[in-house]
Amino acid sequence: MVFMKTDLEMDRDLSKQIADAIRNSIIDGGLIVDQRLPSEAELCDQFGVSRPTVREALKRLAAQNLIRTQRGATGGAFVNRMSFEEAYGQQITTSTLLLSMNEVDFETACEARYAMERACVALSAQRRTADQLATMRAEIHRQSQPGLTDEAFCASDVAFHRALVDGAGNPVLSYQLAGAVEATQPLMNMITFSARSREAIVALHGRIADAIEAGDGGAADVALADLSTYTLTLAEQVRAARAARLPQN
Amino acid sequence: MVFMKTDLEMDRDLSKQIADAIRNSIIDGGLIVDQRLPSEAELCDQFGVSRPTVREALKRLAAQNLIRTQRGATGGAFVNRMSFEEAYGQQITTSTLLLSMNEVDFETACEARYAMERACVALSAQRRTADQLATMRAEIHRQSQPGLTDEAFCASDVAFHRALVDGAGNPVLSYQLAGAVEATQPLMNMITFSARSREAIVALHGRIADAIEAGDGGAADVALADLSTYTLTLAEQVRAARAARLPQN
DNA sequence: AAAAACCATTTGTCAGACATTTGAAGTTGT
DNA sequence: ACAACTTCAAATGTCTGACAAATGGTTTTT
Repeated sequence: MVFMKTDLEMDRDLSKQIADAIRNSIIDGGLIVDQRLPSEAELCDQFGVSRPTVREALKRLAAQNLIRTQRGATGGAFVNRMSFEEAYGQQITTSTLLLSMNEVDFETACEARYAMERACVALSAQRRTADQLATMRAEIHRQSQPGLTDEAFCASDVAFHRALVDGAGNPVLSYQLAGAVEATQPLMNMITFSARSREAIVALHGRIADAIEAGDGGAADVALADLSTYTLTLAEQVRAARAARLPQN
Repeated sequence: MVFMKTDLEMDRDLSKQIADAIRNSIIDGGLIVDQRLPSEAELCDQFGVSRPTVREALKRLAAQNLIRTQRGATGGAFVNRMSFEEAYGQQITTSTLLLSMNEVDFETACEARYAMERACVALSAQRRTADQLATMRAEIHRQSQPGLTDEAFCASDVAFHRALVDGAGNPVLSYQLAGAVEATQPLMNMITFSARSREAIVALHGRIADAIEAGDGGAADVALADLSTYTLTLAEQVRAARAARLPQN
């Protein structure tokens, strides 16, 4: 097993170079899933570096879920299968950090999320399972119960939309949307939902579920567009109220 | 600066625990962008571990682009701003690995990609800049030139679609779509585009560009749907031809 | 006052050692 | 012959101590 070194070694971070070399081997198929990497000692010899350096490289790969390590006689580092579950997690943390650190405004995040979600509803109307529809109905019921905290309401909202997205029956779509839906939740949490606005949202969710149940993708799309518009209206109201409270500064 | 340890320490990988503690501090805002982390020696004291262990933790975070390190007197580890550029990169590698290692079939990946792309075209028709439209036209022109390798044709295809997506003027959408578009390129590369199929694709691209230029989102959506259908047809032909060549096994 | 030399701080790397886990080979008892 | 136990070797996890290299600040010299 031989790893390629990049031609331009302008990078003097050895552990990064080694990590990149191994990652490239994984990506281009030189190392396949569940294959065992050489032991740390062998990697030391191959790259001509010390064990701590090799270990730092392996930890970089482990942080990206590209490999897993196992102790013991038959242990070592093994190439991970990138599961959809792990990809969900990475997608969500990346999206969350991106939104929080770049101060993406609510409108932009919302627009992106609903635009992609509308790409799913037509498929969802055709393919959703009875189970997914039941989940949507259950979440709608939960949302209509009084005394729910804003956080619980938002969490139910996320569950509803994930069921809607999963209804498309396309795992790649679900994976992509997971990040978008979850990452916008912290922004949604900043909106205080009045009893009346909750009623309106529940009604819109009901319209979506009805359309999905009837297999009417067009109606579901319209309902989702209405929900998007209403969400933006709510955000606008919240911002106006906040501005009124703090007239200057 | 104090880091929280998780209550259930069922994990006996110290470097992972430390990395998680610091990452949580970054996510929940305890550490803000460009803030300097304690030096490695200080972290050793705080967590009661040795320097290699702390370093492995820091390398994990560096692998996720959460921190950057700098040598020298005023050096150290600093919290990174998660730029859209870096997020693109992570999104693309994750998506690529996911598609290659889970053997997602062409139809599923294509469906997801075009579904999300259709979510952009309506916005793109309204907002695209003259620059983005020019990029689309330039790529179409390149695609129509004979003697192009399949790889170059696919690369131009990616550039065209990225310009189309960027036309929506929503960086979050661009970030999400980057992964979907780039990750499907390796699958696209497996299709050998005949001269006739290239002509058809260029014509469809032209229809899309025309609709975008006219601001007609509906027409652009129809054209993109046609492109999606045609791509799937091509894939089906390639598969049929391959099956005919290898009748058994 | 400007340039050079020096220094302290911090990360990058190395060598060697010990602890811990874990499967496999060998041993023993029935 | 088979099952249970013991031992062992391989591999990762961690620690100690040290030196190298980079880098900004400080001091000295011109």
